[in-house]
Amino acid sequence: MTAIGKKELVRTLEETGKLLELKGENPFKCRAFYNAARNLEMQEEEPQALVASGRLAEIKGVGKALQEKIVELVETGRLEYYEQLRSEFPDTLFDLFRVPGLGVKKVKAIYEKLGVASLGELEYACTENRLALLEGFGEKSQAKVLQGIAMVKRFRGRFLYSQARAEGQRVLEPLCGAPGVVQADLCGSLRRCKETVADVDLVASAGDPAAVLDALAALPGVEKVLERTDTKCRILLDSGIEVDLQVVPEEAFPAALAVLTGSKGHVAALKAWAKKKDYELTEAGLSRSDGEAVPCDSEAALFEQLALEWIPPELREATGEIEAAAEGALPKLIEPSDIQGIFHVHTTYSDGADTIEVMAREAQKRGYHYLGIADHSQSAFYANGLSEPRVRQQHEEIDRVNAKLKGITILKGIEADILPDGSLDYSDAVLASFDFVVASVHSSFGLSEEAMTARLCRALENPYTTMLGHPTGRLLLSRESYALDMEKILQAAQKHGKIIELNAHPYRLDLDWIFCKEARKRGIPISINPDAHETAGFDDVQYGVAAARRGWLEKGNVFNTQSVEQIKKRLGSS
DNA sequence: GCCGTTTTCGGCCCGACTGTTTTCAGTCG
Repeated sequence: MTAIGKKELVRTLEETGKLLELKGENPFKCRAFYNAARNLEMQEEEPQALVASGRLAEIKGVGKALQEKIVELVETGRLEYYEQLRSEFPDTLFDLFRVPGLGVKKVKAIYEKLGVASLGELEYACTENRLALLEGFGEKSQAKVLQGIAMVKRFRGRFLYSQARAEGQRVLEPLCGAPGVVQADLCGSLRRCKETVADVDLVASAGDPAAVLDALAALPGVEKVLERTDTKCRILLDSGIEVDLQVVPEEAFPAALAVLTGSKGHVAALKAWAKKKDYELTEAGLSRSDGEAVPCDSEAALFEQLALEWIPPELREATGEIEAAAEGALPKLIEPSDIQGIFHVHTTYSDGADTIEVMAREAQKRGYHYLGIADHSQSAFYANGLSEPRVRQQHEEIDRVNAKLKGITILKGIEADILPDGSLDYSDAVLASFDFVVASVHSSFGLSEEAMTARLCRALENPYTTMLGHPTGRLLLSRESYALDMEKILQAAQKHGKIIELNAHPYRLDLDWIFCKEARKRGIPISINPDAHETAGFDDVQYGVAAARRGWLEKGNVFNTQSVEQIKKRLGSS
């Protein structure tokens, strides 16, 4: 039986709704699929458990027909109804939904009236001005669509770090155990924890490369072998991600690992550094200028030979790490275990799937000492944002849970919408009732750079703002950052003593690591926040920590590495 | 397709923003 996850189920139901809408079905029928998908997304239990326990029927919006479909999907991993619908449209049509501003109605019009069913065709139609002439579209939407297509093309063939790492581990683990393999590791941008990557790079050492390459090709999940030489192999996984494996002799592994980890700029600088020290560094190993090989049994030993501190892969971006390593001045990077508590999690009060108590118990289980609840604020209708009476209600519940649980402190927070003018969407009296306020933008993304910068700066001036949430609003591989001047925002944060969030959700990782470095220089504390909407969301903290490490952050630069006492002092609550 | 009764079909429906219109439809969070 294929174990189908909640995400997959929700996606299939949403797509079914879209397909029905494309067909021109009754809009309420389409909505039934969207509603069911939304309500299922809010469930704590995985679909399989829901089916097994018979609780599926109790979920609002799931009637007899949808129950049958969900059971089919959960039990067989497929849904005939969905596949039938899907086969009625060209596969490429769904790419159009990735263009911002194109929803079902517009895609339907484009498909039916222009006969356009792929991104390439749409781009061509735009250059011929045909989209602008279509009813319901105009010059501006055509320009926006062209911009959107350019973005989608740029992101095509790239994967989120979280997904790529899972796929990398899926291949690496069996490979480590394959006969003849001495060592194997991830390398490339994945080892550097880059927020998005193009593929999975692996390096292994073995006496017989062919046997290792055979083992790779035979792994489950390998769709096909794309390329193969005596020592290298490139395969395609069923997830769509490509994996590159290079096999080297045992003695070459440390040098190969260092060189293949990159980045290009870092390796060039490392090679130049080696040369200056009368060495030559290549994938094949380290040697003296006279050609004599210098054995190194690990990457750390290789760096030591070069009179450098070992440089963590996250820092290998050619931004001064070699000079720092030479001076023994590398930062002591933050570790996941440094995180003492969590801010910015959602609960069932707004759009989260778990209750305050469930989230708190999970945080406690994971060894955290405090948990800052930050549900959506009142103007976030779409996310069931909290009206003022519901804020009071939540505070009473937090008091109750705090009294009940020992060893963890639940803090009263809110993720307050920053309105277009930069104000927050509660009265001062209500804002004053929170222990902390995460101020975030969730609307009017299209402001000019000037207006958006002023908006964020004003939010940072607000005495009730504790930290700025997901500062650029980007969604990796799907939405660009809104226009803003980050320098000015960092200046404002510094001036007003505010914290900036590093949103750890793998789609966001916002603040970007480049600006983490800048924030560190200015002494602006960064808070690594999972923005969790269910207990599983706590897992995302690791991605935030990885991004923080790329930004040279140490324990002392990160707000939520502090103890609960320090946090309370800073937040002014007792 | 779901829900809730008025037991057998009619109603279902977030608001701001954008860009298209010339009063509104579509998208988005």
